[in-house]
Amino acid sequence: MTTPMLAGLNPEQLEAVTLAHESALILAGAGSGKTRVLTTRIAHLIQTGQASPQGILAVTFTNKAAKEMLVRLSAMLPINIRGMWMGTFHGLCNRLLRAHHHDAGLPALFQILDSGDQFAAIKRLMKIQNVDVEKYPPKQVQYFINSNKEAGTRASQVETYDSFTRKLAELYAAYDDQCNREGVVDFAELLLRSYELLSRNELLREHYQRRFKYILVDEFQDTNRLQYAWLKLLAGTHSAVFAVGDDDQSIYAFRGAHVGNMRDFERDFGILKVIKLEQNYRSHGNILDAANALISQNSERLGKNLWTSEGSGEPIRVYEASSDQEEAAFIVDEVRTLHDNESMPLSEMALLYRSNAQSRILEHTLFNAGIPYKVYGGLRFFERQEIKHALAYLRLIANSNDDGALLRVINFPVRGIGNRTLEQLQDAASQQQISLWQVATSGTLSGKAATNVMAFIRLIESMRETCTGLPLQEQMEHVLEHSGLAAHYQNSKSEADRVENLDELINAATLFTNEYEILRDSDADQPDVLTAFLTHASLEAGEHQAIAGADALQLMTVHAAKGLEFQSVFLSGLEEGLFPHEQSRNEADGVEEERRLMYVAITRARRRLYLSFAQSRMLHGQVRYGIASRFLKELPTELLKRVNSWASPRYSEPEFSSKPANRNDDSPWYIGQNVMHPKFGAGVLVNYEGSGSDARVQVSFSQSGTKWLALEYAKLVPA
DNA sequence: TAACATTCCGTTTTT
DNA sequence: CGGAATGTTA
Repeated sequence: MTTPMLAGLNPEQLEAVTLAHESALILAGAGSGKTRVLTTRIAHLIQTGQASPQGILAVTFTNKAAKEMLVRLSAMLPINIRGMWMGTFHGLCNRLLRAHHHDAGLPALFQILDSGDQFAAIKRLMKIQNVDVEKYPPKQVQYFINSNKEAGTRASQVETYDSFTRKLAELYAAYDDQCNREGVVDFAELLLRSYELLSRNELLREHYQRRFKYILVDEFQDTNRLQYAWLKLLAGTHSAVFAVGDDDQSIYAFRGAHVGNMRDFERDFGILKVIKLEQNYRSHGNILDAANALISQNSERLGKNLWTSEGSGEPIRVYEASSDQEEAAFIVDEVRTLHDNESMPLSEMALLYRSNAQSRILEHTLFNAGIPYKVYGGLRFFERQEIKHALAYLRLIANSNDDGALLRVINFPVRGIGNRTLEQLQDAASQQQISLWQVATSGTLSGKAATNVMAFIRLIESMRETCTGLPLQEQMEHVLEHSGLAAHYQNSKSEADRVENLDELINAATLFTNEYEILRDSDADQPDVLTAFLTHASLEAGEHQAIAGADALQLMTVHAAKGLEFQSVFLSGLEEGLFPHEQSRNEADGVEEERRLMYVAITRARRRLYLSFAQSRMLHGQVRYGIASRFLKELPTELLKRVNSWASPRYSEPEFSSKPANRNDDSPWYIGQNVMHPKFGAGVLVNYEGSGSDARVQVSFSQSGTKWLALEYAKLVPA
C-alpha cells in the first residue's frame, strides 16, 4: 500500500516520513534529501488523515526555505494547504502577535524594526540620554539587548555586577520603553513577546497546544535558546515534534544558535530513536570521504557518516599559490577551462571564501578576464536608502508614533526642518514621554520652524486620508509622488538607479497585493494589506542580488553557500589565520565551528572540488605571509592531487610544511624569508621560478621596491 | 546643506 | 588598502 508519494524513499527516509504521532530527531546529513523528507511527511500526514492542515505547524529558519517547502508541498498535494502554519520563527511569531496583539500589549498596527532600524533607534536613544558612545558603543548595546532577549531575559531581570552592566541594563530598559511608546518591535522582541504571551496566557497556550498536533522544525541546529523554549511551550505534552537538523553543519553559534538544543531535545522530549539520514545524493565519494575525515576530528558530535552509491569520482585538487593574485589567476584560468573545454555552465561553479574581503581580488581578476560573475551578499532590496525612505512614509501613515520613521523623512526631501528644530522636538518628547508626532501636533513650537513642521504633519495626514481604501500600489504611487521622493531622485543625475528601484517598489507592491488577496481569502483574521506589506519588507528584506539571469560564476562566503550545491566548487584562502579565522582561536569551540564551516564548504561540491591557498596575501593594506590551513592536513592525502604547474614530482604526495614550502629540499630559500642584499638592503622573498642554475627569486625590498634576481649571481643572504 | 576631508576599522549573518 | 562613518569647511 505504498503510495506514489513514498516511492523512491530510502529506508531511513521512509521511516522518518511515516513515523507515528511521536517526537523524533532526524539527523540529516548534507545532501541527504532533508527537505524532501520534511515535505513528504507533511503530505503523508495529511493524505492519510492523521492530521489536518490546521493541525500542522512547520517552522524554518529562512524565508527561502519556507517558500521552497510550500512550493514542493503544493506540488505534492492537490488540496489547498490553507490553515497550515508554515513559515520562519519570526513570521509565525508575528502572526501570533497580530492575532492577539491586545493580549500581547501591542497596538494592532505595530511595526517591525530590522537590525538597521534597531541600531538607529539605539543611537537615537543614547543621544537623547547623552550617553558616551565611546564607552558604550551602540553596536555593543545592541548586542547586549538582543542576546538578553534571546536568553529570555528582560531588562529588569538582567544580573548586574558593575556600573558598566548596570548602565547597559538601564539602556535596555529605556530602549524597550521607547519601542513600546512608538509601537515597534525588533526581531528578538517578536520571539520573546510571543513566548511570554503563550507562557502567561494559559487559555491561549492550551488552545494552540491542542491545535498543533504536529510540529516540524527545519535546520534545528540553528535554533537559539529562546526559539527552543518557544517550541517546547507550543508543543506542550501532546504535540509530536519532528526536528530535522545536522549538528555538523552548525555554523551560526556566533549569532546565538545553540547546537546543544539537539541534545536537550532528546532529553526533554524523551526521544527514543534518532533517525540518521546518511545516504548522500549529491557528491562523489572522494568528496564525501574528505568531508567525513575532516569532521571526524571534532569532538561532541552526535555521530554520522555520509556515503554514496556513486563512484569515488575525481581527486580533490589542491593548489598552492605564491600570492593571492596568483591564486586568483589560477582559479580564473581553471574556470575558463572548465567552461570552454568541458562546457560547464558558469552558474554551476562556485567560488567560496571565508570572509568577504577576499572577494575583491577575485572580482578584479575575473573582471579583467571578462568572466561574468555574481557576488552574493550586498545590500538587499528593502535595505536600500530610497526604499527605506519610501516605506517610512507608509509607516507614518500606519502609525504616526513611529519616531524612527518620522526622523527618517521629516526633512527628506529637504523641507527646512533642521537639527535645532528636531532637538526642540526631541527634548519636548522625552520630557513628556510622548512621540515626536504628538509633540509636533501639540503646538509647542513657534515661528518658521513650527510652520514647516505643521506643513509636514499636514502632508502626512493628507496622504493618510487619500490612501485609505486605495489599492496598495496606488498608495505607493501617491506617496512617492506627493512626498517629493520621486521628484528628488529624478532630478539627481547620479541616482538614476534609485528611480528604477522605486519603480521596482511599486511593482513589488502590485505583486504582493495579488498574492496577499489569495491568502486573505483563506484566513480572515489577517491584517490590512499595508501593514502586511510593511511586515513583509522587514521580515523578508529580499534577494541579496537583484540582477538574475545571465550565466555567471557564483561568488559567496561559505556561510552564504550553506544549503546550495554546485558541480564545481573552488574554496580559496585555506590559510591559518584566515580559515580557520584567527579570531576563532579565542572562542570556545571556535576552531570546531570553523571545521564545521569547512565541512559545509566541501559538501557543496557535486563533482569537482578545488582547494587553494596562498603563501602571501594582501590584508589590511599589508602583505601577510601565511601557511597552509590545518584543515588541509586533516584530509586524507590519497584523496588529494596537487595541481601546481611547478610542483616537483616529490610533492605529488601532498605535504604542507609548517614552514612555507621550499622548492628544492637542498635550497635554503622559502617564500616569506627575510633576506639581505649588499646593494638593496633588507627585503622579503615573495616569489621564485625555475630551478638549479636558472632559479630566480623575487624579493620585495623595504627601500628599493620589488626585484627579480638570479640566485646564482645575486649576493643574497638569509637574514 | 552639501561637498570635502579625516578617521577608524577590518569573520561569518537571518530574522 | 578601501569603505563607512564621522567631522569640517564653504
